[in-house]
Amino acid sequence: MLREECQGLLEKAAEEAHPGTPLPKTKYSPPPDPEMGELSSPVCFQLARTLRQSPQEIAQSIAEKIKPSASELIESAGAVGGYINFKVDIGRFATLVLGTVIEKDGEYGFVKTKDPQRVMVEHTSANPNAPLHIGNARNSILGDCLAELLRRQGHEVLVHFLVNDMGRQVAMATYGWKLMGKPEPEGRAELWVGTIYASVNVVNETTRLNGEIREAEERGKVYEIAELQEELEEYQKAAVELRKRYPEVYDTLAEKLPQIEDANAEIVILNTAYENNEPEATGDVRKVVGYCLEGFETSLGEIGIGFDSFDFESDLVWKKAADDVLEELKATPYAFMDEGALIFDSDKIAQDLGLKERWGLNPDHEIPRLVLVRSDGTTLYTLRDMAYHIWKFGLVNRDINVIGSEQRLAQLQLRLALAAMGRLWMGDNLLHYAYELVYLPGVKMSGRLGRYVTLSEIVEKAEKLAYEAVDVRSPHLSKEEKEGIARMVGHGAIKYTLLSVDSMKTVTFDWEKALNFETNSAPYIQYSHARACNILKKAEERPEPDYGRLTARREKELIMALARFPETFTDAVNELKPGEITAYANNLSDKFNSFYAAHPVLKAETPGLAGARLRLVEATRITIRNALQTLGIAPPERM
RNA sequence: GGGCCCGUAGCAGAGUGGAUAAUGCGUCGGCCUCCGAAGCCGGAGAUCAUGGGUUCAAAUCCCAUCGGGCCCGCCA
Repeated sequence: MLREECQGLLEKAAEEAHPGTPLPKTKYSPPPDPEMGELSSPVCFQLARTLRQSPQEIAQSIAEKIKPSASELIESAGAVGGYINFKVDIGRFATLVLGTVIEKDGEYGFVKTKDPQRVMVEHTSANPNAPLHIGNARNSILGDCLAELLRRQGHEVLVHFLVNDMGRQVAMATYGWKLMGKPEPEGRAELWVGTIYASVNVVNETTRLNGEIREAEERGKVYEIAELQEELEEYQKAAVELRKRYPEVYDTLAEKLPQIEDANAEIVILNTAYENNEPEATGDVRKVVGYCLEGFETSLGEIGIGFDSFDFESDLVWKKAADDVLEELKATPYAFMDEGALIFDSDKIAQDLGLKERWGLNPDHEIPRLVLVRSDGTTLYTLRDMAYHIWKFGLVNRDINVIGSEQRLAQLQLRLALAAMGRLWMGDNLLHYAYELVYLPGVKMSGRLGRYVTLSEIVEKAEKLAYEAVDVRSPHLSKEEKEGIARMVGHGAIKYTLLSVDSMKTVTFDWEKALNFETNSAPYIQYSHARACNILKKAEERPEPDYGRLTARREKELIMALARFPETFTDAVNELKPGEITAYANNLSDKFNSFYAAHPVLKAETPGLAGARLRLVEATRITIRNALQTLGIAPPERM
C-alpha cells in the first residue's frame, strides 16, 4: 500500500518537473540508513538516459515537486545521491497497518489471486519399498508448503502421491514377504518392508557373487577374484546391519532364498502376474505396498503432512490408460520405429511448435529422443507417466510436480509428448518443481543395501532434543505440555532448515545446525511468538492507543516489517519460493526482539504509549503466526 | 562429446541490475533487582571461483575458463 502511495506522488511530481516523460517501473527498497527514510526509488537513474541529465539533478527536480500533503501516509520526500527517499508519517501509518492486521487477523497478508485455479501438487511419490529418508523429506516439506501457499492465495489445491508399484523393487519386497509366510509388520511398517526388500537384494547378490567367485577360482583369474571379493564385502557389511535391525527377517530370508533355484525369475513372474492383475499377485503386492504407504502416512502425518489421494501406477496399467496413450502417439508424426523399438522424437515436436523458445530452452540443443516401447513389445514407465498426467489434467488445470532435479530431462520429454498429442496446454501448465539432494555428512545412503537415515529417526531425535530444551527452560510445565511444545519445536526446526535453503542448492544436513534452537531457526521465531503471547496474556487492560508516539527506531522498523507481509506472501507464492517467507519471519522476529529488549510494553511511560505498543505486539503475534502457518510450522503460545 | 544446476567471510547461507553484500554458527567484548537470556547490544572477519564484455550502475546480464553435482538407459 505504501508503494502505491509513493508511486502516485512520484508520477505527479515527475509529470510536473518533466512533462511528457513516462515514469519507468522500478523496485522500491528501504534505504541503507533508516535516517534517510523508509522507502526509496532509484527511478532517476533510468530517467537519466532519456532526459540527458544527471540522476542527481533529476532527483532534485522531482523531489521539489513532490507534495507530501497529497498523501495521508507520506511525511516528506527528499533526494539523496540520485535516489528519491520517502519518509513515512509513522503515526498514521501505524494506525493503518496495525488496524488492518488486527482486523484481518487470521487472514492478514493472504492476498487472494484474481485468477483462482484448480492446482495439483504432486509430491513425495517415493517408491513403496523403503522408508522415507531425509531426501524424501525435503520433497514432502517443499510440496506441502507450496500447496499451503497456493491454498492461502485462493486456489483450489489437490495434493497427490503417485505410487510406483509396478517396478521390480516392489516385486522383490513382496516376494520376500511371501517367502517369510506373509507375516504382519513389526515396528515401523515402512522400515520393516524396506528391510525385507534390502535383505532379498543382499542375499541374492551374495549368492550370485559367491558363485562367480567360485567360477573365477576354478579358472584361476586372480584379479577378478579380488574385485568380486571387494564387492562381496559391501554386501556382507550391509547384511550385518540388516540383521541387527530385524534378525528374523534377515535370517529367514538368508535361509530360504538360496534354496530357490532361480529367485530372480520368480520375482519377474510375480511382477508380470501383478501387471496382469492376477488376483493372488494383486492381493499380495497391494498388501505389502499398503504396509509401506501406511508407514509413509504415519511418519509424514507426525509432522502434519498429508495427501488427498494416493494414485497407483498399476491402476493406470489395468485401465489400459497407457495403451491409449501409445495409440495416440503412434498416430502422430513423432513416433518411429528403430531396431524394433518405438521411439518418440522429442526434438522434432519442440522444433515444429517452437517450444524451445516458448519454454525458454537452449534453441541449439537437440533434445534426446525417448524410447516408448522396447523391442520385445513391453512398455516403459514414461508411457504410464504420460497417461497419469493426462488423467491429472482431467482434475486440474495446473500441475506442479515436486521431483528431484535429476529428472529434468524426463520431465521435459513428458511435456513434449503431451504437446505432441495435441495437448499443448498441459505441457504449458505442467511445472517441474526441481530440488537438489540432501546429503548427510559421513553417510552414504542406499535403499538397495537398506542403509538410510529415516525421516522418523530424524523427527524422533528432534523431538527428544526439543524436549530436553523445554525441560531445562520451562520445568514447571506438565509433561504433556512439554511434549506438545517439543513436537512443535522439533518439527519446526526440521522444516525450517529444509525450507530456508534455495531448492536448487544441495543441502548438507547437519544435526547441530538443524536442531540449533538459536537465531535464524524455527525455534527462534516460535520463541518470539511465545514472547508476544506472554505480554498479551499479562496485559490486564488495553488503554486507548496513541499511535503517534511510536516514534522510536525499533518501533518504526517493526511496523515497516509488519506492513511488508502481504507483498512478501504474494512474491513467495508467485515465485513458489518458501524461502521468502522463512527469511521474512526471521527478519520480523529480529525486529520484534530488538523492540522487546529496548522498550517496555506494560510499563510504558504513558497509557497511550502502552496501548499503542500493545497493538504493536498483537499485530506482531498475528503476523508471525500467519507466516509460520504457511510454512506448516506451529506457533506455540509458550515454550 | 552434448546439456542443465551450483560456486558469496573459517563454516552455513540470503541477495538475480541500484546506495555501505543480509543473517546465523564460530570468534572477541558487554547486558538478567525491570513484560521469558531459545534473548539483546557492540567488535573483528568477503579480491561475491577466475578472466574478459554490456551498462550511468554487475554478486546479479553475456562470453570464456576452472572447480563440484546431475542428466543424456530398450531402469523406475
